[in-house]
Amino acid sequence: MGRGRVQMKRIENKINRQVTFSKRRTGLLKKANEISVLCDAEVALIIFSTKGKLFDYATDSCMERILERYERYSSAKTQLVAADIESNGSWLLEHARLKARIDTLQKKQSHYMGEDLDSLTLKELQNLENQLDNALKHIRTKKSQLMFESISELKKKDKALQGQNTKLAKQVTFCLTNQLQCLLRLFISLF
Amino acid sequence: MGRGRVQMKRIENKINRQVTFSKRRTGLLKKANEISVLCDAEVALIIFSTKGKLFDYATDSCMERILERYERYSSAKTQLVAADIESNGSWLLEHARLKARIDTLQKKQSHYMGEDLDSLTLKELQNLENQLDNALKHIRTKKSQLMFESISELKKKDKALQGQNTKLAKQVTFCLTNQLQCLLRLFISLF
DNA sequence: ACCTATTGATAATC
DNA sequence: TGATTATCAATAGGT
Repeated sequence: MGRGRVQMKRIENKINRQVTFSKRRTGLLKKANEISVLCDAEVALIIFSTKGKLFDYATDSCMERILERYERYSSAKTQLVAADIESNGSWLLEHARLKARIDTLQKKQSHYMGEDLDSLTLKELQNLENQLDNALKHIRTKKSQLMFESISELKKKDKALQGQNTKLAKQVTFCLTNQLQCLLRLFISLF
Repeated sequence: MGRGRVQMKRIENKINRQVTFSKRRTGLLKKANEISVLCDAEVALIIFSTKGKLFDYATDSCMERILERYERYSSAKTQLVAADIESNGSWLLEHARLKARIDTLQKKQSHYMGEDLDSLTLKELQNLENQLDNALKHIRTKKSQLMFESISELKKKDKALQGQNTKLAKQVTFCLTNQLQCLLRLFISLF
């Protein structure tokens, strides 16, 4: 796109390279956002220029979450870190245990979010489904409860306000009547 | 680009969304590679589809290196924590941090299990409900898939066994016939 | 998956 | 950088 084709190799002219970088970077970031929005995908994009300047985009501005998900998915780094800790000294055992616990929790959580299901058996999936179904029931009950409370609260307020309105309306009527009488008296005294 | 403009919002039609995702994903990965080559930039691109499938690109296929560089660049914090741990000085801090993380995860998990809902607002409950609903969809899809696979596996086995049965039945018939003939000959020779 | 009318991106230029 | 424009590339919608 543009006037003439481009060879797929490093642009040698430094100025051109910089200009192209700027333009394509904008385009790439835009498209990353578009696919994220249009297709409900989670996208993380990291760009370092030749000079080492950083540009990035992440769905919902939540880069760390996506990178963590990526690490979980490709789970290579975690093992290395674990090995590192074990070889480092015994006081790190506890540390490793905590990390493992976090891993377990994160894995479970990804399951609760319907991600990374490939590692589960049919039976495990069935259990998960039942559990979530149950959780949803509780959540919906709680939600209904909160909404009912909110509604009755509003109704109460509404009633109070209506009462106040009636009262004020009466006062207004009273004032108007008084003023009218005053005016009448004034007219009568004048003519 | 294409026949007609596109609204910048989630494509509701599932099929369309999937097709668009596939096309744009290809395009995005291509462009990521192009800017990397043309402009001598270091690029990392991570895409998770709605269903949780991962697609990624990294300059020189070296994702870990780029992500590490990103962590270094985006926050000196991570680096400091790492250094802290390595130098053993305040491993207590890290320990506390991990514990806190575990607490958070456990709290989240209890929510995912429909427990401890009193601390949540109506909006948070709604989000939770949507998330779980979505997760359930994924889980059920996966379950169906596994069951279908299992069924077709069994059907295949069944077919193979039926074939074997037929074969064996034929052999049995053949043996019986032979034995019968032997017995006949024996009788004839005796009487 | 393949086909095209259209739109969108961008290379060259100032 | 920013704006303009001729051109090419990506892709939406249809088959």
